[in-house]
Amino acid sequence: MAQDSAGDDDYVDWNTDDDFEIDNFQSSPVHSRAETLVGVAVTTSSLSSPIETTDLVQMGFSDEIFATLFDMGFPVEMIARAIKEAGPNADTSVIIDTISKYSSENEAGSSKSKTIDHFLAMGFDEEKVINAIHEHGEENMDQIANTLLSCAEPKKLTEVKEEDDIDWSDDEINYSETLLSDDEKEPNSSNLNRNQIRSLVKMGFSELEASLAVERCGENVDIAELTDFLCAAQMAREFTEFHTEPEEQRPRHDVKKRRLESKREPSSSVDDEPVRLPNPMIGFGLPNEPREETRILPELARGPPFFYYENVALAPKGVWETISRHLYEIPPEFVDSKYFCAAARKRGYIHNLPISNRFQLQPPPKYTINEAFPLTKKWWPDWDKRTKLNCILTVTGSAQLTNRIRSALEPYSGEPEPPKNVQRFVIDQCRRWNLVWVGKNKAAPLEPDEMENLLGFPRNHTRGGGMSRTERYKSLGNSFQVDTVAYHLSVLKPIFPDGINVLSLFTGIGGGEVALHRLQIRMKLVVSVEISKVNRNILKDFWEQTNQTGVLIEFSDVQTLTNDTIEDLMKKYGGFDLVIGGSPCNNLAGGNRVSRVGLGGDQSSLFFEYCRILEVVRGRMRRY
DNA sequence: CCAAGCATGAAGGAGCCA
DNA sequence: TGGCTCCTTCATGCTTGG
Repeated sequence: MAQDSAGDDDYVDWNTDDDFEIDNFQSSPVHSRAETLVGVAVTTSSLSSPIETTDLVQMGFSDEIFATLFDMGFPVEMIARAIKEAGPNADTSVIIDTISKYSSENEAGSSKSKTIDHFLAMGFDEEKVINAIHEHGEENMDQIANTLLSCAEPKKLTEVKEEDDIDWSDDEINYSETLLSDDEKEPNSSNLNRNQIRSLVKMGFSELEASLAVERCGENVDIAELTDFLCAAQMAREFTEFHTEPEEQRPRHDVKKRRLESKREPSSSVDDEPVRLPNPMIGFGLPNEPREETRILPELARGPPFFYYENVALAPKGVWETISRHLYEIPPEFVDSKYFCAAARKRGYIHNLPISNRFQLQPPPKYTINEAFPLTKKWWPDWDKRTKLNCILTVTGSAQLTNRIRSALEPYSGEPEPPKNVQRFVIDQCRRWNLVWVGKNKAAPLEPDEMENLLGFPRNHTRGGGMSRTERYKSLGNSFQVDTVAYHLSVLKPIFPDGINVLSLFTGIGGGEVALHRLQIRMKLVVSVEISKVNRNILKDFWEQTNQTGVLIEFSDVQTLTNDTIEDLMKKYGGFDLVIGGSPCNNLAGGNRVSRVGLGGDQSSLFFEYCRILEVVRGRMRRY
């Protein structure tokens, strides 16, 4: 009866359009990577030069305040100029005001002068900068940088060369080739460098930036540290552009100061306070007992667009610190879904959503195993004290395991309860494999539809679409817990009464979409990116079965979703209100014995694609 | 060829106690 | 505070069976 709103007009599978998916990383993204390069270059050239700091200290200016301002991303020259104008005894906030005056002067002037300033800050000759800008156009900062690097011998860069043993003076120099030529000197480290550079380029950084980052961070650093370096520089630059009231900057400020201090202490490998998991793991409070908590987000992090990122809470040490640094220093909200349903699911969420006036999905799910699966009550032995299930994983116990448990218990059927050692064996297996009692002495793994129930999905959500039972388990094990996510997203409902445009990365089986649907928040547009074809089918089926009136567009690979494509989509549909997604946890999850290598792993490094795409969306939304 | 079974530990937090 | 035990963990890759 309802109109077939999910017909051809409303569903676009752009994966069939090969031309649209051609990887375009090498081209210059709109939110120019070269701007990041500038930030990096300022950092490198300035830190390697002792001139500025000593001059400033001689002026009676606190080295610490200088470091603070510098780490906020202000160019050294600008800081020095502001200090001269404001005087050596001036307060930090006065200096910031003075600098911001320069910034606004620059913005009031042509953007070309801003571009010139960037490259002047890198130590290039003004005349050459102007010529290069004239040659390539001010927007092609990568090319400008290449041209500048390939000609002459800029003063400060020569200093870098002396310190870092980089030969900048070769004619027609290509930075990557310079690194290649290092092969003869140190083949192993250079191969490592090249691999790292390739990885960074794959993530969307320019080769030049990548090379610079590898050089600056030294050898034997992992990919996460390199991307951290690059993103920190970008954030510092953006902070300069969008800085706000000094009072609001303070928390972020302190973190960055710590980072700078740790840079001065090379022996320290951990540069943030370690993230501690809260106990109880309830985030900003639960539906029935919300905490009176408020939080102040950095101005840079505030929406719209809103974003919502998720991953496993129990990641290797340092991972959440890195993730948080890449997402505007917002601390993760750790929540165990055992407070929302009958199964545990310890996850960290980083988002810029409001946290007051959240509300719970109705009807609320069952909180205990017995309530969720009443038929198991009859068979549940007294000595199995579990009331909550453990985390739903991607693999389950086998039918053989059920048989082994039955064999272990049957000899004691006539007795009140089996011996303690048998109990122990059975309980261990039940906990390990999340078994429930479905018959006499019969403990079996959850069925896929039972998992769907626990996770807040409609029954048979993952059924069909060409999915095998094994694949259903895998997709469900990788999914959101819908009630938990919906509780967080519920604040969007009053903000967007007419509906929202959603960019959904690593969509999986559509946990975010189901949450929004159950919240009755209209999805005017969902651009979904999901690598698994069967998962894409599931979302498409859900879209059709729930008679969505919005538009669904599906992509397969975040790595081939170019910045230009995102911009085009935003132009066509009026931007995105929410960027939601949980990046792969394969290399973070405790169950992985083969490749639990952290954010640098093959799958988990896609987190940086989330950051890239989020930045594109945020950059574009600022211009609306 | 596909689906299911199964062996493969370590990381790191929680709780306890001296 | 440190040492100890206990517990949990969005998994991978090989083998087996149909």
